[in-house]
Amino acid sequence: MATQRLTEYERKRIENIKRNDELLASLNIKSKLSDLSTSAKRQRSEAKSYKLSPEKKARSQTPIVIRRSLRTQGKSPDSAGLKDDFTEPPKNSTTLKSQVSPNKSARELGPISMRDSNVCSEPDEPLVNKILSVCRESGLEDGGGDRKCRVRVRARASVDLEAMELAPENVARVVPNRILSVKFFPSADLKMVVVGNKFGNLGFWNVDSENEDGDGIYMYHPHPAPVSAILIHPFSLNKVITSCYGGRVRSLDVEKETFGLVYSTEDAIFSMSQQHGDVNSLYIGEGHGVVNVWDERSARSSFSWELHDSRINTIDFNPENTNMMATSSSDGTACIWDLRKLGKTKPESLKVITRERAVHSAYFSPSGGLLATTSLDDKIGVLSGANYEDEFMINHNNQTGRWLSSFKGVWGWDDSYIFVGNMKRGVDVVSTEQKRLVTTLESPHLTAIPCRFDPHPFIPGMFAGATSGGQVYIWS
DNA sequence: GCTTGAATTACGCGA
DNA sequence: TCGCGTCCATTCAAGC
Repeated sequence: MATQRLTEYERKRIENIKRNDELLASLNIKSKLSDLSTSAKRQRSEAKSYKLSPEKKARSQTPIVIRRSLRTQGKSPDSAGLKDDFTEPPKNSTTLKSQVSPNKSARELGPISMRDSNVCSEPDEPLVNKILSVCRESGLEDGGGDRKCRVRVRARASVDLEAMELAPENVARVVPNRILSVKFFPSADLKMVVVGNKFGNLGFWNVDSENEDGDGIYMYHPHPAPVSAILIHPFSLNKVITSCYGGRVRSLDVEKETFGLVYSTEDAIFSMSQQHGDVNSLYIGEGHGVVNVWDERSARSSFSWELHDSRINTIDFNPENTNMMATSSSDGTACIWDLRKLGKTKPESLKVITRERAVHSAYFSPSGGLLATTSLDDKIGVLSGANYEDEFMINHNNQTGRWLSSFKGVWGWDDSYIFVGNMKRGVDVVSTEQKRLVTTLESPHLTAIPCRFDPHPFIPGMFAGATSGGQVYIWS
């Protein structure tokens, strides 16, 4: 009787769970998983802290508490045969591509359920329920995906830098290894970050998880290669779009609990963005300098432009004039484009900024009046003026080397400050008024170099930093 | 002009 | 606590 009342979706899910149980039983690894699970719980409650070098100990008398699950330590349950190609990479693997099994195509080109890609000991339900409840409270049950609207995508406010603090409970290791992208859910009712790492893992951390059983950290493996970008639109909180070096764009539908495939290409995807008022078009930076505009509803490419000679590291839109797009590239330039003039012909940029080395980011300020660039020639540049004709530059060590994600200077909540990583374990803050570095956010709890950042768009002062060791730090 | 190889650096893990 | 392995970033130089 009860089964009859189930929806088709629920029935399929139960069947899926049954299938997995049978598989686990046949492989006799259920007991192993349970051992690992209890071990992970033990680890979380007993052995939370990292060991510190003497130098680091000198900076702090209090132990640093880092929440970490077994999975985030890179120790996966012995799930050979359980999750196909979605296991952790073998320790001696030399390339990321080599970790993918030959039967990848069917799996990689279809939708992947959250359950199948879950690689942590936490169930999906608390995460799904939390996101959906915020959607309901915000009146976004339908996801708002069809809305083409002019929205304010972030709060504007001036922030007292002195008041920004890093509390020890706001430090966590969310995924193993190097984080390439970090994004807050754009809702004032949700303090949740999403991070993507080198292995293609997607980590969710609900910072307000006191009422939950676990530590509020969830990890999935929807991609086989580094996650290059994460997009969440304020009117589509139940949709998390991610791109990866493997040439795939997936969209997590929280309601359906599935990572659907949105776009696929042979080329690596290094960057992805959306116009602030249009949730249906994805601007995808792929291969050696191509921007492809993908229309999600018609599932076809509406434009494809060759804008650079090398990989495009960032794509950004002017918040006040969404026809104005900025790109940064490893060809040593950053460009501003007018989308109305980018037809199908050879593109011509409004402005070209040339640097001596690769440019890793070019972001418009919250007002759209300034453009900040970060490049490997150790410069942070700020363009201003009606046509961005004025520029000042400051020297800044951007040599992150091979093992760290490159630095990208990001804007805070107004045009006053740019935040950028510091090789001495801090966050440098550049004032656009004083045209110099004014302060560095430091903390004894900051035990690694933060490379990638995201300010909470609706909670001024809340700022996430992510490292190449999988840690996330949240200043508030 | 193209390919190949060397050199660079921070971090986590295991002994 | 120390040393090893990492290896999808980038630049430069050497060799063809």
